[in-house]
Amino acid sequence: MPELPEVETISHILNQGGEGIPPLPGQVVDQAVVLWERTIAMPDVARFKESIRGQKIEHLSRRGKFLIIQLTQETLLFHLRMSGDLLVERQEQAFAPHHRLVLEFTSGWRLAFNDTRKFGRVWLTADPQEVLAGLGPEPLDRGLSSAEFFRRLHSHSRQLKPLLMDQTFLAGLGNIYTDEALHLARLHPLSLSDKINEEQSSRLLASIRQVLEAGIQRNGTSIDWVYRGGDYQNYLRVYGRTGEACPVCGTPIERIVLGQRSTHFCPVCQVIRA
DNA sequence: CACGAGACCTGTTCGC
DNA sequence: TGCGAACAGGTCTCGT
Repeated sequence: MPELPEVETISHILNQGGEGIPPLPGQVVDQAVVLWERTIAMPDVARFKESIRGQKIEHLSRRGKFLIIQLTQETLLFHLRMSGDLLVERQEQAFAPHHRLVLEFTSGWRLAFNDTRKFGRVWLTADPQEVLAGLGPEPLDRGLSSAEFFRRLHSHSRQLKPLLMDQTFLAGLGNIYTDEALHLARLHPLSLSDKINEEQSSRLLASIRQVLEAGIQRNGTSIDWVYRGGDYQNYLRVYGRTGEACPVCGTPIERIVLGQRSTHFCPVCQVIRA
């Protein structure tokens, strides 16, 4: 489910609290309840439970699609994958069906990791770089220049869409925002990265930033039962709109499968060619 | 190196 | 109506 804007939104909400829910910073872990062992990527479950007890939450942040929770001694990292979500609840409440990990706090509140498809993972480590080291640059980091982005595009000869979704190339884009950015930039998802000229490259970077910022502005994209809160789904240009009119030229949006992912684009606006 | 397919999972929607 | 196929915001690993 969550791509960069959704994780950013969750991080913000959990940091600030709101709607009768307390901010997470300051909460002290009393106990971890593990309902699906494979959710814990590191360390093993016994050590995870042992180690997290008594640690206080200092601060939440995001890197790519990872949610990072800084604890007093260690760092807790979540990757929500396709269906993960984080909820702050009262401890009296019964566990919902798909809770995989629950952190109970001394305050009577708890943080629940709910993940229908069980793809999500959690790491507890003294050195978060162990988990994050391979990630590419943050797309919204102004330190990533047009020139650098162009260089990175030309250091591969790969189809644009799978390249943009490769987290070692750029950290945070997923299936929705990649389709949106490519349409906004008028670039075909199958275009080869080393055939992109400088103007197209800077347009692409600007488009990526524009759709991600708009997504954050709208608190993310909510589709189906997964991820509630955001309403960017109402502003999507091509994602999930197969057969509907392109918002720019009116041509029906096409769908192809690329790297086993649905890919939506306008066959008129998005042309392969340098 | 680039790319496709299969795994990992559960739930909903589609098509006949 | 029923039932299997297709599909879903992700990523890893293997084979070509």
